[in-house]
Amino acid sequence: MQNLSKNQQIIFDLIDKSNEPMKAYAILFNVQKKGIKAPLQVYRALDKLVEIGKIHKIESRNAFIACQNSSCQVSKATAFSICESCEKVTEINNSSLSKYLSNFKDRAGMKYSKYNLEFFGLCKKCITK
Amino acid sequence: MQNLSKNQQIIFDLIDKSNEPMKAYAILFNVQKKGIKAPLQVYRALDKLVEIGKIHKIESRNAFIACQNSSCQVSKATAFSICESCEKVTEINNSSLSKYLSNFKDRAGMKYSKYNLEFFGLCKKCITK
DNA sequence: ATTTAAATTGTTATAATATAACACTCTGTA
DNA sequence: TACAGAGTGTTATATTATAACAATTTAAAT
Ligand SMILES: [Zn+2]
Ligand SMILES: [Zn+2]
Ligand SMILES: [Zn+2]
Ligand SMILES: [Zn+2]
Repeated sequence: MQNLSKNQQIIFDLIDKSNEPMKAYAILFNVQKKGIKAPLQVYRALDKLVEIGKIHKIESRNAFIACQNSSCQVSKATAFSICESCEKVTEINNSSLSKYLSNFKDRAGMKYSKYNLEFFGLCKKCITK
Repeated sequence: MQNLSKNQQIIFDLIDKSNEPMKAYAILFNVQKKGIKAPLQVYRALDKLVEIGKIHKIESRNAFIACQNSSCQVSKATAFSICESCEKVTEINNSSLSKYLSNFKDRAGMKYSKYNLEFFGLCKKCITK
Protein backbone atom coordinates (compact mmCIF):
# COMPACT_ATOMS: atom_id res chain seq x y z
CA MET A 1 0.00 0.00 0.00
CA GLN A 2 1.80 3.04 -1.32
CA ASN A 3 1.73 6.36 0.48
CA LEU A 4 -0.62 9.04 -0.68
CA SER A 5 0.64 12.18 -2.35
CA LYS A 6 0.10 15.54 -0.75
CA ASN A 7 -3.17 16.38 -2.50
CA GLN A 8 -4.44 12.84 -2.19
CA GLN A 9 -3.77 12.88 1.55
CA ILE A 10 -5.45 16.24 2.10
CA ILE A 11 -8.54 15.15 0.23
CA PHE A 12 -8.67 11.71 1.76
CA ASP A 13 -8.41 13.16 5.27
CA LEU A 14 -11.30 15.49 4.56
CA ILE A 15 -13.55 12.76 3.18
CA ASP A 16 -12.53 10.34 5.90
CA LYS A 17 -13.49 12.65 8.72
CA SER A 18 -16.79 13.59 7.08
CA ASN A 19 -19.73 11.51 8.25
CA GLU A 20 -21.54 11.87 4.98
CA PRO A 21 -20.68 11.55 1.30
CA MET A 22 -18.95 14.61 -0.08
CA LYS A 23 -19.37 16.10 -3.52
CA ALA A 24 -16.38 17.20 -5.55
CA TYR A 25 -17.05 20.91 -5.38
CA ALA A 26 -17.79 20.76 -1.65
CA ILE A 27 -14.40 19.12 -1.29
CA LEU A 28 -12.82 21.82 -3.43
CA PHE A 29 -14.33 24.53 -1.27
CA ASN A 30 -13.03 22.85 1.87
CA VAL A 31 -9.46 22.38 0.70
CA GLN A 32 -8.93 25.79 -0.86
CA LYS A 33 -7.29 27.05 2.31
CA LYS A 34 -4.78 24.21 1.89
CA GLY A 35 -3.78 25.46 -1.54
CA ILE A 36 -5.87 23.23 -3.77
CA LYS A 37 -7.53 25.71 -6.04
CA ALA A 38 -8.87 23.96 -9.13
CA PRO A 39 -11.49 21.28 -9.78
CA LEU A 40 -9.01 19.18 -11.69
CA GLN A 41 -6.74 18.88 -8.69
CA VAL A 42 -9.67 17.48 -6.75
CA TYR A 43 -10.84 15.14 -9.49
CA ARG A 44 -7.36 13.76 -10.03
CA ALA A 45 -6.98 12.94 -6.37
CA LEU A 46 -10.47 11.44 -6.27
CA ASP A 47 -9.73 9.26 -9.30
CA LYS A 48 -6.63 7.88 -7.66
CA LEU A 49 -8.28 7.35 -4.29
CA VAL A 50 -11.12 5.46 -5.94
CA GLU A 51 -8.64 3.41 -7.95
CA ILE A 52 -6.78 2.24 -4.88
CA GLY A 53 -9.97 1.67 -2.90
CA LYS A 54 -9.51 4.29 -0.19
CA ILE A 55 -12.77 5.94 -1.18
CA HIS A 56 -15.82 4.96 -3.19
CA LYS A 57 -18.05 6.93 -5.48
CA ILE A 58 -21.76 6.80 -4.74
CA GLU A 59 -22.88 6.85 -8.34
CA SER A 60 -26.49 7.82 -7.76
CA ARG A 61 -25.36 10.85 -5.76
CA ASN A 62 -22.14 11.91 -7.50
CA ALA A 63 -20.48 11.88 -4.11
CA PHE A 64 -17.59 10.19 -2.39
CA ILE A 65 -17.17 8.41 0.94
CA ALA A 66 -14.18 6.82 2.63
CA CYS A 67 -14.09 3.05 2.52
CA GLN A 68 -15.57 1.75 5.75
CA ASN A 69 -14.48 -1.79 5.08
CA SER A 70 -10.87 -2.59 5.92
CA SER A 71 -10.88 -5.62 3.65
CA CYS A 72 -11.86 -3.53 0.66
CA GLN A 73 -8.44 -2.49 -0.63
CA VAL A 74 -9.65 -2.09 -4.15
CA SER A 75 -13.07 -0.92 -5.28
CA LYS A 76 -14.15 -4.07 -7.05
CA ALA A 77 -17.08 -5.16 -4.97
CA THR A 78 -19.04 -2.39 -3.35
CA ALA A 79 -22.49 -2.17 -1.79
CA PHE A 80 -24.17 0.71 -0.07
CA SER A 81 -27.40 1.55 1.66
CA ILE A 82 -28.77 5.01 1.05
CA CYS A 83 -31.54 6.65 3.03
CA GLU A 84 -33.75 8.60 0.66
CA SER A 85 -34.92 10.85 3.44
CA CYS A 86 -31.76 11.95 5.29
CA GLU A 87 -29.26 10.82 2.62
CA LYS A 88 -27.22 8.83 5.11
CA VAL A 89 -25.00 6.36 3.28
CA THR A 90 -23.46 3.25 4.78
CA GLU A 91 -21.11 0.78 3.16
CA ILE A 92 -22.51 -2.70 3.49
CA ASN A 93 -20.04 -5.31 4.65
CA ASN A 94 -21.81 -8.62 4.37
CA SER A 95 -19.90 -11.70 3.33
CA SER A 96 -22.99 -13.59 2.22
CA LEU A 97 -23.90 -10.76 -0.14
CA SER A 98 -20.40 -10.27 -1.50
CA LYS A 99 -19.99 -14.01 -1.98
CA TYR A 100 -23.30 -14.25 -3.81
CA LEU A 101 -22.52 -11.34 -6.12
CA SER A 102 -18.89 -12.24 -6.74
CA ASN A 103 -19.97 -15.70 -7.85
CA PHE A 104 -22.93 -14.49 -9.88
CA LYS A 105 -22.92 -15.63 -13.48
CA ASP A 106 -25.44 -14.51 -16.04
CA ARG A 107 -26.31 -16.60 -19.06
CA ALA A 108 -24.87 -13.95 -21.39
CA GLY A 109 -21.39 -15.32 -20.65
CA MET A 110 -19.89 -12.10 -19.49
CA LYS A 111 -16.82 -12.17 -17.31
CA TYR A 112 -17.44 -9.82 -14.42
CA SER A 113 -14.56 -8.16 -12.65
CA LYS A 114 -16.41 -5.62 -10.58
CA TYR A 115 -19.82 -4.65 -9.28
CA ASN A 116 -21.53 -1.82 -7.49
CA LEU A 117 -24.80 -2.14 -5.65
CA GLU A 118 -26.89 0.63 -4.15
CA PHE A 119 -29.89 -0.04 -1.92
CA PHE A 120 -32.39 2.76 -1.31
CA GLY A 121 -34.89 3.09 1.48
CA LEU A 122 -35.38 4.61 4.88
CA CYS A 123 -32.92 4.35 7.73
CA LYS A 124 -34.01 3.41 11.24
CA LYS A 125 -34.25 7.04 12.31
CA CYS A 126 -36.30 8.13 9.32
CA ILE A 127 -38.75 5.22 9.43
CA THR A 128 -40.14 6.40 12.76
CA LYS A 129 -40.57 9.98 11.64
CA MET B 1 -50.60 1.90 -17.57
CA GLN B 2 -51.30 5.43 -18.71
CA ASN B 3 -50.40 6.64 -22.17
CA LEU B 4 -47.28 8.62 -22.71
CA SER B 5 -47.40 12.30 -23.51
CA LYS B 6 -46.08 13.56 -26.82
CA ASN B 7 -42.56 14.34 -25.66
CA GLN B 8 -42.39 11.23 -23.53
CA GLN B 9 -43.39 9.09 -26.50
CA ILE B 10 -40.89 10.69 -28.86
CA ILE B 11 -38.06 10.21 -26.41
CA PHE B 12 -39.06 6.72 -25.41
CA ASP B 13 -39.26 5.63 -29.05
CA LEU B 14 -35.78 6.95 -29.68
CA ILE B 15 -34.27 5.21 -26.66
CA ASP B 16 -36.19 2.03 -27.33
CA LYS B 17 -34.91 1.65 -30.87
CA SER B 18 -31.35 2.42 -29.85
CA ASN B 19 -29.27 -0.64 -29.12
CA GLU B 20 -27.09 1.18 -26.66
CA PRO B 21 -27.62 3.51 -23.70
CA MET B 22 -28.25 7.09 -24.75
CA LYS B 23 -27.07 10.22 -23.02
CA ALA B 24 -29.42 13.13 -22.45
CA TYR B 25 -27.76 15.51 -24.85
CA ALA B 26 -27.46 12.86 -27.54
CA ILE B 27 -31.20 12.39 -27.14
CA LEU B 28 -31.72 16.13 -27.36
CA PHE B 29 -29.73 16.30 -30.58
CA ASN B 30 -31.76 13.47 -32.07
CA VAL B 31 -35.18 14.90 -31.25
CA GLN B 32 -34.57 18.48 -32.26
CA LYS B 33 -36.10 17.85 -35.65
CA LYS B 34 -39.25 16.78 -33.81
CA GLY B 35 -39.48 20.11 -32.05
CA ILE B 36 -37.91 19.32 -28.71
CA LYS B 37 -35.39 22.08 -28.35
CA ALA B 38 -34.30 22.40 -24.74
CA PRO B 39 -32.49 20.13 -22.28
CA LEU B 40 -35.26 20.53 -19.75
CA GLN B 41 -37.81 19.05 -22.10
CA VAL B 42 -35.61 15.99 -22.40
CA TYR B 43 -34.88 15.70 -18.70
CA ARG B 44 -38.53 16.02 -17.77
CA ALA B 45 -39.50 13.21 -20.10
CA LEU B 46 -36.60 11.10 -18.88
CA ASP B 47 -37.60 11.64 -15.26
CA LYS B 48 -41.13 10.49 -15.96
CA LEU B 49 -40.05 7.51 -18.05
CA VAL B 50 -37.70 6.40 -15.30
CA GLU B 51 -40.42 6.87 -12.71
CA ILE B 52 -42.86 4.61 -14.53
CA GLY B 53 -40.18 2.05 -15.36
CA LYS B 54 -40.15 2.38 -19.15
CA ILE B 55 -36.48 3.27 -19.09
CA HIS B 56 -33.66 2.96 -16.60
CA LYS B 57 -30.72 5.20 -15.86
CA ILE B 58 -27.30 3.59 -15.96
CA GLU B 59 -25.84 5.59 -13.11
CA SER B 60 -22.20 4.90 -13.81
CA ARG B 61 -22.63 6.16 -17.36
CA ASN B 62 -25.22 8.91 -17.02
CA ALA B 63 -27.14 7.23 -19.78
CA PHE B 64 -30.55 5.73 -20.33
CA ILE B 65 -31.82 2.47 -21.80
CA ALA B 66 -35.28 1.10 -22.42
CA CYS B 67 -36.43 -1.52 -19.97
CA GLN B 68 -35.74 -4.91 -21.47
CA ASN B 69 -37.70 -6.75 -18.85
CA SER B 70 -41.43 -6.84 -19.33
CA SER B 71 -42.06 -7.58 -15.68
CA CYS B 72 -40.22 -4.48 -14.61
CA GLN B 73 -43.03 -1.92 -14.66
CA VAL B 74 -41.42 0.23 -12.07
CA SER B 75 -37.72 0.84 -11.58
CA LYS B 76 -37.41 -0.64 -8.10
CA ALA B 77 -35.13 -3.57 -8.72
CA THR B 78 -32.65 -3.14 -11.51
CA ALA B 79 -29.48 -4.95 -12.47
CA PHE B 80 -27.22 -4.43 -15.44
CA SER B 81 -24.09 -5.84 -16.97
CA ILE B 82 -21.74 -3.34 -18.55
CA CYS B 83 -18.84 -4.20 -20.83
CA GLU B 84 -15.94 -1.92 -20.00
CA SER B 85 -14.49 -2.40 -23.44
CA CYS B 86 -17.37 -1.88 -25.88
CA GLU B 87 -19.80 -0.28 -23.37
CA LYS B 88 -22.56 -2.71 -24.25
CA VAL B 89 -25.18 -2.70 -21.50
CA THR B 90 -27.69 -5.45 -20.85
CA GLU B 91 -30.45 -5.56 -18.30
CA ILE B 92 -30.15 -8.67 -16.19
CA ASN B 93 -33.36 -10.60 -15.71
CA ASN B 94 -32.59 -13.29 -13.21
CA SER B 95 -35.17 -14.33 -10.66
CA SER B 96 -32.65 -15.84 -8.28
CA LEU B 97 -30.74 -12.57 -8.18
CA SER B 98 -33.80 -10.40 -7.81
CA LYS B 99 -35.19 -12.66 -5.11
CA TYR B 100 -31.91 -12.60 -3.21
CA LEU B 101 -31.60 -8.83 -3.37
CA SER B 102 -35.24 -8.05 -2.69
CA ASN B 103 -35.07 -10.14 0.45
CA PHE B 104 -31.70 -8.84 1.56
CA LYS B 105 -31.66 -7.38 5.05
CA ASP B 106 -28.67 -5.66 6.56
CA ARG B 107 -28.11 -5.50 10.31
CA ALA B 108 -28.50 -1.71 10.27
CA GLY B 109 -32.27 -2.18 10.21
CA MET B 110 -32.91 -0.18 7.11
CA LYS B 111 -36.10 -0.73 5.18
CA TYR B 112 -35.15 -1.06 1.53
CA SER B 113 -37.60 -0.16 -1.17
CA LYS B 114 -35.31 -0.16 -4.18
CA TYR B 115 -31.94 -1.26 -5.44
CA ASN B 116 -29.71 -0.81 -8.44
CA LEU B 117 -26.85 -3.15 -9.30
CA GLU B 118 -24.23 -2.69 -11.99
CA PHE B 119 -21.80 -5.44 -12.95
CA PHE B 120 -18.69 -4.50 -14.93
CA GLY B 121 -16.52 -6.73 -17.02
CA LEU B 122 -15.97 -7.93 -20.54
CA CYS B 123 -18.67 -9.23 -22.82
CA LYS B 124 -18.26 -12.43 -24.80
CA LYS B 125 -17.10 -10.58 -27.89
CA CYS B 126 -14.54 -8.47 -26.07
CA ILE B 127 -13.03 -11.33 -24.05
CA THR B 128 -11.72 -12.99 -27.19
CA LYS B 129 -10.15 -9.84 -28.57
C1' DA C 1 25.32 10.36 -8.03
C1' DT C 2 23.00 10.64 -12.59
C1' DT C 3 19.70 9.35 -15.65
C1' DT C 4 15.27 8.22 -16.68
C1' DA C 5 10.32 7.18 -16.58
C1' DA C 6 6.21 7.58 -14.14
C1' DA C 7 3.39 10.04 -11.26
C1' DT C 8 1.90 14.27 -9.57
C1' DT C 9 1.04 19.10 -9.66
C1' DG C 10 -0.50 23.75 -11.36
C1' DT C 11 -3.23 26.40 -14.49
C1' DT C 12 -6.64 28.10 -17.84
C1' DA C 13 -10.29 27.04 -20.45
C1' DT C 14 -14.17 24.43 -21.73
C1' DA C 15 -17.30 20.38 -22.09
C1' DA C 16 -21.02 17.70 -20.34
C1' DT C 17 -24.75 16.97 -17.20
C1' DA C 18 -28.67 18.81 -14.80
C1' DT C 19 -31.97 22.13 -12.51
C1' DA C 20 -34.51 26.80 -11.26
C1' DA C 21 -38.10 29.79 -12.25
C1' DC C 22 -42.01 31.36 -14.63
C1' DA C 23 -45.83 31.48 -17.87
C1' DC C 24 -48.82 28.96 -20.54
C1' DT C 25 -51.56 24.79 -22.35
C1' DC C 26 -53.60 20.56 -22.42
C1' DT C 27 -56.40 16.66 -20.37
C1' DG C 28 -59.49 14.37 -17.74
C1' DT C 29 -63.05 14.68 -14.38
C1' DA C 30 -66.50 16.61 -11.11
C1' DT D 1 -67.73 24.80 -17.35
C1' DA D 2 -64.87 24.94 -13.75
C1' DC D 3 -61.10 22.91 -11.63
C1' DA D 4 -56.79 20.35 -10.66
C1' DG D 5 -52.98 17.96 -12.22
C1' DA D 6 -49.83 16.95 -15.66
C1' DG D 7 -47.33 18.49 -19.40
C1' DT D 8 -45.06 22.07 -22.32
C1' DG D 9 -42.00 25.99 -23.84
C1' DT D 10 -38.43 29.10 -22.77
C1' DT D 11 -34.43 31.53 -20.83
C1' DA D 12 -31.02 31.41 -17.71
C1' DT D 13 -28.01 29.17 -14.65
C1' DA D 14 -26.05 25.59 -11.60
C1' DT D 15 -23.41 21.47 -11.13
C1' DT D 16 -20.25 17.93 -12.50
C1' DA D 17 -16.26 16.67 -15.10
C1' DT D 18 -12.47 16.77 -18.63
C1' DA D 19 -8.95 18.73 -22.31
C1' DA D 20 -4.58 20.51 -23.08
C1' DC D 21 -0.12 21.93 -21.84
C1' DA D 22 3.90 22.87 -18.94
C1' DA D 23 6.46 22.20 -14.85
C1' DT D 24 7.85 19.54 -10.80
C1' DT D 25 8.45 15.73 -7.81
C1' DT D 26 9.29 10.87 -6.87
C1' DA D 27 11.24 6.51 -7.12
C1' DA D 28 13.74 3.39 -9.36
C1' DA D 29 17.68 1.85 -12.60
C1' DT D 30 22.18 2.45 -14.17
ZN1 LIG E 1 -14.97 -0.25 0.76
ZN1 LIG F 1 -32.59 8.54 7.19
ZN1 LIG G 1 -36.35 -3.04 -16.46
ZN1 LIG H 1 -17.76 -5.76 -25.07
